[in-house]
Amino acid sequence: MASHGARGRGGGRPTLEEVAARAGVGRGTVSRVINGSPRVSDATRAAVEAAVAELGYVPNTAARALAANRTDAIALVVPEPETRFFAEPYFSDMLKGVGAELADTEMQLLLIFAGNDRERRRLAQYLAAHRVDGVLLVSVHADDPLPDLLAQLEIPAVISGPRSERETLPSVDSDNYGGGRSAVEHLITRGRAHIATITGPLDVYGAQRRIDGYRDALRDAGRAVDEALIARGDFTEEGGRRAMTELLARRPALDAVFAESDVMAAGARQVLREAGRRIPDDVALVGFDDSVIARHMDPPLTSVRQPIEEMGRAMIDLLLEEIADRRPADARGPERRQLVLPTELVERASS
Amino acid sequence: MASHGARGRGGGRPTLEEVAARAGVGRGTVSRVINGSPRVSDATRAAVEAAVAELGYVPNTAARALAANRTDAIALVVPEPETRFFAEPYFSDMLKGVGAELADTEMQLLLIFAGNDRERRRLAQYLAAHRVDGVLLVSVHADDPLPDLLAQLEIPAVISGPRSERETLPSVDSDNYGGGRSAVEHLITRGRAHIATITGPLDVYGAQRRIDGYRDALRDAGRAVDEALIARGDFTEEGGRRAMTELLARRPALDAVFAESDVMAAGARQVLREAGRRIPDDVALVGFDDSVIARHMDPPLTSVRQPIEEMGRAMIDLLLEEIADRRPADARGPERRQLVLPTELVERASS
DNA sequence: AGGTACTGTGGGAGCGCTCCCACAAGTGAT
DNA sequence: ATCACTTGTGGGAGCGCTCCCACAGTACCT
Repeated sequence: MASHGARGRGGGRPTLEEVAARAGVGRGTVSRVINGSPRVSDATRAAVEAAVAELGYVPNTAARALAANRTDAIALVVPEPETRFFAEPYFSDMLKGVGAELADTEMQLLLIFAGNDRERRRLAQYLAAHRVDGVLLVSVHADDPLPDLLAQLEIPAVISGPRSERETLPSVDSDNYGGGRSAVEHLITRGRAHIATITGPLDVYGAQRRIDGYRDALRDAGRAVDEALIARGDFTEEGGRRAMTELLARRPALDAVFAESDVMAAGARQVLREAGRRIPDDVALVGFDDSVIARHMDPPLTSVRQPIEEMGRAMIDLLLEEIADRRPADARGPERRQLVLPTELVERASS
Repeated sequence: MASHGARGRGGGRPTLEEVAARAGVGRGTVSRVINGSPRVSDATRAAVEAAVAELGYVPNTAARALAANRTDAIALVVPEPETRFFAEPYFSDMLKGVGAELADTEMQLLLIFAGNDRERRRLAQYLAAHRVDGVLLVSVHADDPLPDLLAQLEIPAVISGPRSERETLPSVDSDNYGGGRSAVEHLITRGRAHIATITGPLDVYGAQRRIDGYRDALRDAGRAVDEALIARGDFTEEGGRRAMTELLARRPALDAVFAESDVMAAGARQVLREAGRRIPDDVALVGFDDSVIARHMDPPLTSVRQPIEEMGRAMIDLLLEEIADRRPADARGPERRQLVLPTELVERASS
């Protein structure tokens, strides 16, 4: 019995057209009101708004997306397995900032993991279908092909932690170099003689910068850098344990460790304790991130605070600008939008 | 110079129409191939697939959503603040199962938090716009209006943990009653005389069932239930601490505690330790969930394992069925789809 | 009075799909 | 040879929006 095009929408949601009829105006006018265009008289706007309220009208996102060629959604892409996402407070803090900044927006946030090949292929497909207006990229390694894919598809993107000193994508980062410096300077001030460090993965630019800060702080204090005091980690607790074990084997006399993430510091602490070293009496320990872990550790961990939540907010701001700027592509300047937020050493009992 | 309707799609993505032209077939045929309809000859299918590959065609989701009145997306709704989401392994395990089951599907998973009023209003709007084909609801309290909203909007939904014994929505749950029983029976077998319990929030049905299991196990062993040995918690670590403190004050002689979640067990352990009680020598401790926390606790925690990941998978299965079943609504039977998965006690050093 | 602007509005065309009807061609029973 | 299916295919209509052109009305200059 159903007329041809009605296709089972039993009753169904009201459409723009119906709102227009109800308000006694044209379709275009309703569209203008819905989208907050200023070119509508107050009386008309009021009438339309009344009709919208009476009918309980909610715009059809699919239709809008099709007609306007946008999705009103952005993706937070995490190129890591979900496990790390949950294990590291970094991500949840970032998500908190992002969510907060997005709260008074119409934008929808999608969380996408791309930890293995399968997921990455899926993501590529997803991006090729332009299912999001923009992408937030966190924790990117130097050789990651994702940023280039994004550029090629002309999808606006903001990266947290540039891939190198000449990142082309807009980015938001914390002052990793300064943070590394301040951690080491602090340990020097405390009278520590043999300061080791546990690094992040070397193909992460931010991790490199922390090491640079470590080296420069030592040099500027007139000390030689002992390469045997530098052990590579990977931002995981297990990595912290491994690195700490190495360090103890190579330089049993060390009296301070700068772990370049709190999670690794937790791993290191465990190994130190098992080796019978007291913290901070025998070995001073400093972390990076100032996450919940730092506050709950025993003893509480001195750590370099990054304003992660703020970084999340800033990334959204940049991305929304970037999306809004998608005007006739040639009109856009090549201004590099790179933000660096300051870090701050939070001193606690571990050093 | 751009022709009227081209609207800035510079070059743009290929459309169905273009694929059809390239393959020398009609639009309908391409659509059939894309959607895996069997009513296409092998030769035609091959030709279309070749054209798709050559052109790098990717279907436009918005157009599909508009025409077919579906979104190919489902939402995992977490009616809790993000903090709890990250703090509790329950959610990450659930997400893992859900993600895995969804991996070979075209369905997109959205993660939506609805921890405060603002977010809930946003969610309501979101659902009213029918932006997802179905909803997964976890951790629902008895008085939550969300399930009813979903029913009213006729959006397929599956709930993890029914709201009561006569839940109307399809649900997947673990055997909370049996789990509670086995924990207490275990403690009895171990010769414990004064077994306390720290409960979850009382408006969560599953939490109630665990308490029922606790009571029945004691009764069946011929013991009286001492209400002073039951302290209310809320599934958080802090709640576990508070409850344990109460219990010690009320019944200093207790020699066993069944905490109805691992996180609360962690809180309880802390208080017990501060009170100088050794685990398991003075007080045996059993948790619920068998999460990572249980394995990493000192001493390792005996815990009731719930197959959370499996529950996630099962929920997806149910939901996809539910979505597929959206045929002429009257053709659907009222078969209640309620799944209960078994729990299993994992014994470790804490008891 | 005529021109030029701007403001507010209506509605046609089009976004890229899916759905379904129509129809050609083949198959097998009668 | 006829009828009744079945299989495969093409393409019209329509999903509910946005965009933009056209145009009426008003305001302010010459």
